Parts: sequence; structure tokens; C-alpha cells
Amino acid sequence: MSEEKSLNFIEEIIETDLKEGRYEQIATRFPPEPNGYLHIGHASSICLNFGLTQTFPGYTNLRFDDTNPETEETEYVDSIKEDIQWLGFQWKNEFYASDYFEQLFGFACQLIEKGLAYVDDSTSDEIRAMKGTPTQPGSNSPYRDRSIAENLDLFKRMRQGEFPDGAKVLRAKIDMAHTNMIMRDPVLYRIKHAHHHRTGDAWCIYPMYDFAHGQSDSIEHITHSICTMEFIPHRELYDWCISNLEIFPSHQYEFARRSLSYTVTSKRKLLQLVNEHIVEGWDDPRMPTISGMRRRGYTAESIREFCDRIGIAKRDNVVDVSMLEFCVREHLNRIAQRRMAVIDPVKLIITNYEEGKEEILHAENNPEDEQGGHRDLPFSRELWIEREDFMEEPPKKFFRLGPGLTVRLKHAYIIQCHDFKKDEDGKVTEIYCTYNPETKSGEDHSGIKVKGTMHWVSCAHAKTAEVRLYDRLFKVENPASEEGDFKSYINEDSLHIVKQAYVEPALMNTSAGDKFQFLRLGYFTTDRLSTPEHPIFNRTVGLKDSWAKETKKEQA
RNA sequence: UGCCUCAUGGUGUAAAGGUAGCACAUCAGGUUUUGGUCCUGCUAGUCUUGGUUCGAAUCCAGGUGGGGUAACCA
Repeated sequence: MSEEKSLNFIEEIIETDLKEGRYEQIATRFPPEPNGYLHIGHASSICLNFGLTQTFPGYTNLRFDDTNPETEETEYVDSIKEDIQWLGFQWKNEFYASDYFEQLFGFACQLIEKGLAYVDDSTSDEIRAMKGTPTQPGSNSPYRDRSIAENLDLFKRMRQGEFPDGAKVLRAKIDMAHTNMIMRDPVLYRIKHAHHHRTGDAWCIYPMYDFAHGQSDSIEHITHSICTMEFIPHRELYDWCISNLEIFPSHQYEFARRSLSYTVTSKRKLLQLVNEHIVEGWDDPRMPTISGMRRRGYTAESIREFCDRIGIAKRDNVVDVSMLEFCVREHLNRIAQRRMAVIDPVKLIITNYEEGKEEILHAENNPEDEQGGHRDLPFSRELWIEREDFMEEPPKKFFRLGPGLTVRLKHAYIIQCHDFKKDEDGKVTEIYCTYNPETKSGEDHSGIKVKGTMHWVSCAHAKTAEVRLYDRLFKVENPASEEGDFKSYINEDSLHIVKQAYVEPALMNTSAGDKFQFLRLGYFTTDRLSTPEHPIFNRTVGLKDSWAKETKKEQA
């Protein structure tokens, strides 16, 4: 615990600000636009913003950046709030940029009165044309020199709804030759006769991001307004507005958004996957959304740990998914109860075990947790085992079943295979073994050592469950940087549904979100659609599999 | 092309002019009634060229490469 954790560059800035007395406490905010579900990239920002005010004195607001009524919906507001809380964070205030519409309107009037904003009748095409290019200065709008009185009158009439969409905009009067394109008389307000999810039809003019965000920060006395790198050019305008309005000086700091290999994290692309039914909704377990990951079985703790490990910096990055998978496994290994399930079953018959006999075994729930307790596990003559655990002609290092081979059945006996049966297609249908009654788990004094231990489910006691196996959604590491449509890189085998898996009785009557390790198969969670009559388990992540690695090496 | 920004093993991230470290991944081994967990060890890095300095990943200058930016989106 004596280890001093190094600070990221934002924490360093804050520490300096605090030390030098610029602030006594800080305020941050998480500012989502309610036009999509939160994803793993947002989780990073959430952990940053809320984490900052856990390590330093201060608080964090949740503020919805809802200035574009055409794309925003209450459904998104609700999901965003749920996801943040599920991740384990609580905001101090729940605010909306739309709360400030009246105040923002007032700010705009102030700029007009200072001669720093004007109403422009140009079309968007004309404005774009007059913008110039990075190397060529733009040109002034013919409406740029309207009088203050006329601008004020026009702007108020815009608000009254006298003009149709697109007829006029309010622009800042800065410099059409500015090297920063953002500063070439940016649009501040536009006319949109659209229904807003919160203000209804009260407004028909809406502020642009650049006029809403900074002022909202200022109104809330946000000290450190943290956003991603693409907003760097906007900082100059952010500061310009605050300084000319002479309001609380919030400051903007930028970090590089985190990206994850084999996934996309762009709301536009995620929306597309949902709308085109490539996935089954925002919370499809293959989605990198918080809700998708939650349904997949990720824990909030593991996502927080992940965000902590990948850190915050300003350079471009693609974090390897294996880092994320490591974090879930690490947590789930500690908390998930062990169960047995067979996904691809083949029958095993213990020929020297009395027919009709059954034993109730005492199986530990979690070897990592001494307080984890035990469960009853029925054993009998006929068992289901995993088809891949038997090989007719096993290679040397195959520590499972094959003619003559010996293995332990987890929590039960050591068995030896002496025969098997195949159908006319050559498919193994039954495997015959004998068991050694002296080798019962916990009472084994035989001294026999075996290399392999296998999972199984008693046929007579097995329950049927649906198991959903997920794989990465994309075939390439960075779909966003690949040529052409990102959808052409989708992995069409990202979901494999097993309708009839056999599970031990202790797996009945679980609740949505319960987490288990199916021995040797991976971590699974009960899906929200699961019912006692039709249980469904989602595979969160497989176990590390050094045997699979070995066989892959052989093939190469 | 202007402006902005970034550059440390395969990946992510530290080192505030003084021994380049940590984690993931990889590889090799040990323990194990999960080929899991755990433990041990290996491999592998400062974009380039100059300068300042006793000493540079760090400071300066030039180059190269990546990313952002020219929506009535955020």
C-alpha cells in the first residue's frame, strides 16, 4: 500500500491547481448527449470525471448536452443514468443544457449588444462557401454589419418563430481570416421547429454545442471540463465566449479517447448495427455498450479496473481486448460459483457402476473462497461429457479420455475407458468406462495419479439449458481504420447458440445477472430473458485455455 | 495545403535532467482433483538528425510519421 501511484496529466494539473490555491475544491461533469447508449469509451470518461472528485475534494455533475432535439430521446436519458449508477458512480446534480436555454438566450443577446454577434440570412451553403479554406481566408457575410438594434430585433423574432428552419442563424463576429477555422464567425444559434424531449415546443431556436457547452460549464462552476482531443480547436472559442461574457472561467482539458481492438465505439456506427439488426439491440451482449457488457456478464468492478489500468493520456491508442478479458476473469474468478455444464454432449457409461444407483456428491462452490460453501451434485451410472474430451486416437499430451486412458471425473471418481461405440457415420455415440470405487473425491487413498480432470453432468439429473457463446463482433483489430464499410469486417460467427446444453440441477432457478464459472468452459451469466422453464446462459468470457493454444501450435 | 496535437517493448501506461519500470499479451518452467487460479523466469522499447549538459525518453532546433480540424452534429 506504500506504493505511490503515479498521476495522469489531468490529475497533475488538478493537484497543481489545488496546491497553488486556484481552487479549494474542484467540479467536473460528465456531459453525454442523449442520442445513444453509453459504451466502453464513455466508461473511461465516467471513471475519469467521477474518479477525480473521489481522489480530490469536489463533486461531479451529470449534464445532458441536449441541444439538438432531432436526435435526442428520453429513452437514452434513462439508459445513461442507469449505466452510470450501475458502474458505481453517483452525480451530485442532474442537469440539462436545456435547463439553461433562457440563460443562454440572454448570453446571446449580450454578445449582440457588445457587437460580437449578428444575425445572418445566408444559407448554410453560402456560409460554407464564405468560410474559406485552411489556406485561404474566408469572406465576410453581407449581413455581418447589421446594427445592434436590428440584430437584437431579428434574433428575438427568430425566437418568436417568425422564420422557417434555416432562414437565419446567429453568428459570432470574430474573424473570417482566423487560422483556426472554428473561429471564422461560428454559428451560435439555428432555427429548428422541432419537438424537444424536455422543453417540448417552447423553443424553435437551439444553441449550437459551442455556445451551450462552455456556458453550461460556467453556470455550474465546473472547474475542469474534460473532453476528448477532437475538441481542442474548440477550446479557443470556449474561452472566447466565457471571456466576452465575463462569466465564471471554466477551463477545458482534452485527453485521447480510448479505443478497443476488434470493436467500434462510434455512436453512429453502433446505431447502425442496431437499426440494421446486425445485433439485437443496444444491449446485445456483443455490443461494447455498457448495457451490452452488463448483459454479457461483465461486472462494474471489472470495467472500472480496466479503465484504471488503461489510464489516461493524449496519444492515439488501441487497447487490446485481452486486457479487458483479463480484468473480468480476474474478478469473476474471485466471485463466480463453480458449476458443471456440458455444451456438446456425448454419453459416457460406467459399466461397473450399479444401475439405478445414485450418489449425492458434495461439491465446493469456489476453490478461491473458503467461505463459498458447497452444493449437492448427483452422480450416477450414465453421464454426459464433452465430446471434445474424447479422442479415438489421442496424441501423447492429451490428458483426457481415449481407449485405455484414465481421468478423474471432477468431484467424483477416477475412471478408465475400455470401449466406445460409433454410428454408421463414424460419430462416437457412447463411451464405456469402469470406475475405481476407492478413488472417490475426498476419500481417495488409492494413491493413483491422473493427469486430467473432466467435467460431467449426470444424465438422469441433467437439466436442459440454452447457452449462448459469443465471439468478437469484428474480424479485424481496428475496423474503424480499415478501408470501406466497417460492416464488411463483421464476424458472422460472433454468436453461437446451443439450444440443448446439459447443466447440473444447481443451475436451475437462477436469476438474471447471476454469475457462474462453468468448469473448464468459461464464465457465464444468466440472461435477462432466462426463465425457470427455459434457462439461458450467456458466456461472458472463456477460461484461458493452454490446451487450445497447444493444439493451435501443432497445426501451425 | 493552413492551424492544432501526439510519438517509450506486440498492446496500454510510468520515469518531472541521474539505473528505462509496471500491467496485459507472448514464450519457458513449477504447483494443482478446472489444461482454470496461483508461483517463478525469459523475450522485447525511448521515431530520426543535430544541439545544450558531466549526464537527455525528458530541454532546444530541424526532419519523419500518426491523429484531429474546414456540420445550421456533439
